[in-house]
Amino acid sequence: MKETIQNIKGTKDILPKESYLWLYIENYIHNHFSKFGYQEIRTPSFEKTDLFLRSIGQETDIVSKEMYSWIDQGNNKLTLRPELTASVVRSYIQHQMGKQNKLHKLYYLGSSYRRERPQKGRFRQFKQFGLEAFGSSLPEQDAEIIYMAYSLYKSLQIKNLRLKINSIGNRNSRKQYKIELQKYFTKFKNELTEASQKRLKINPLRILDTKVDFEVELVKNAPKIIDYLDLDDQKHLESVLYFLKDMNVPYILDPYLVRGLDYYSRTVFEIQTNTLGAQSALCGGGRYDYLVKDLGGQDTPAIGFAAGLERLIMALDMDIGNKNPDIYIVSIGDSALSYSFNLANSLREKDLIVLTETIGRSLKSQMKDANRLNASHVIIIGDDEIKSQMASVKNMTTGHQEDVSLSKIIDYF
RNA sequence: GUGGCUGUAGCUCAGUUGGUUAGAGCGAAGGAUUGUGGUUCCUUAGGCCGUGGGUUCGAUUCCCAUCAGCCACCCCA
Repeated sequence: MKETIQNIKGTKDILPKESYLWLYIENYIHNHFSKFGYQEIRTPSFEKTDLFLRSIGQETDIVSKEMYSWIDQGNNKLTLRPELTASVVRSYIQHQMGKQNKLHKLYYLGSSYRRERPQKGRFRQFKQFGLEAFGSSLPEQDAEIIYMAYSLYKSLQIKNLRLKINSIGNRNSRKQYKIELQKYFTKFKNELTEASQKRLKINPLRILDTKVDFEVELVKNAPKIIDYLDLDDQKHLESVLYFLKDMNVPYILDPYLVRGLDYYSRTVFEIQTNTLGAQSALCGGGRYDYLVKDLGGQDTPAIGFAAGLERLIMALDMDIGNKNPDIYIVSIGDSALSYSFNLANSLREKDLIVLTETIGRSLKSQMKDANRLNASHVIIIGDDEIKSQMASVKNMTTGHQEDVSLSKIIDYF
């Protein structure tokens, strides 16, 4: 027996049953972001590996073990993008957008790739959408971005939304905080889990995310980043919170919220819901004031967020089906068949959904098919109809049927 | 990468304490109704019981491995 080829682990076919919902949501996202004056950017699915090494951070799991990387025939080190911010920043720098005007507001919607073990809400190819605002260091920009994310989910009626927000300060305060955190947890080093002992060396901020009971207790008494923020960072955070409150966006100030990627500074936030299993995050983002410069651009403040489309769709309580056909043309015989093709084409010019027969079924089967597809009308054309120049038009809901002259049938609909 | 659970028809699932031809519902195809759908009735098709190996006279059933799916850990959208 020939071996059949299957899709790759962690990837998924989106069949027509679901694809209508996907299309609807994608359009919804385009529309939502456009309302705020953000414009779409599309970047390639793969980039030079260096881009991700320099932006995401060498110590992160994404870079150290989850990237789909390869060397091509020209000896270039390439990688399928594991996220889109790096690509957007690369493009921003490359096209000198900062010189065109001071503020650039971009959104994106595209696939990302990470070689992780799949589970609920996590795939190896997944669609991310998100946005980036370049040029403003002001808290009102943070507030706008957070509002855009929150209102998207809110307007789609996602239940049990939790917006968590925190500030991780500037580079200096973060560095100082890291050292203090390391000091604190080192005192309990022998009690920590193996995982946390590793985190202690590599990224002590991660310990704050622990789910182990006794570590959660330790975290409660750990130093808080808020206490290490400098005056400007504090003011910035306060202003962001003020704007959110003013726009009626409920938030939870979570001093233990940290984000995985290296490039964040100051504001970080996450929107969660409880329908996604262990993957509670719908989206995550924050300010990254150093990244543009780190990647070789001008010193440019920026903030953005990334969200998972699969997770959004999973959290949705919505059923969008295919549009039902307006007309199903049942034809019997060769001359009727070619007549039906031309009739269908004319009707389609009126933006109607019109189906014709292409598999030589009996009248009865065609009627069954029309019924199954929920067509609202059926036009029946056979040799008799061609001779008499009259076709039968049946309303499938009422069952009512009448004869309509072929010359007037287009105006009938 | 680690762990747990699950793989039987297109779908949802039964079943075989190891023993001739593995079942149901839904769906599909055809018919009752030779040119009229939905309801009803009848008929039919569709299965290497995930794959490979082992034990056995005999394995879909027991054992091992493997692959896939789901879920969790790690990490993350």
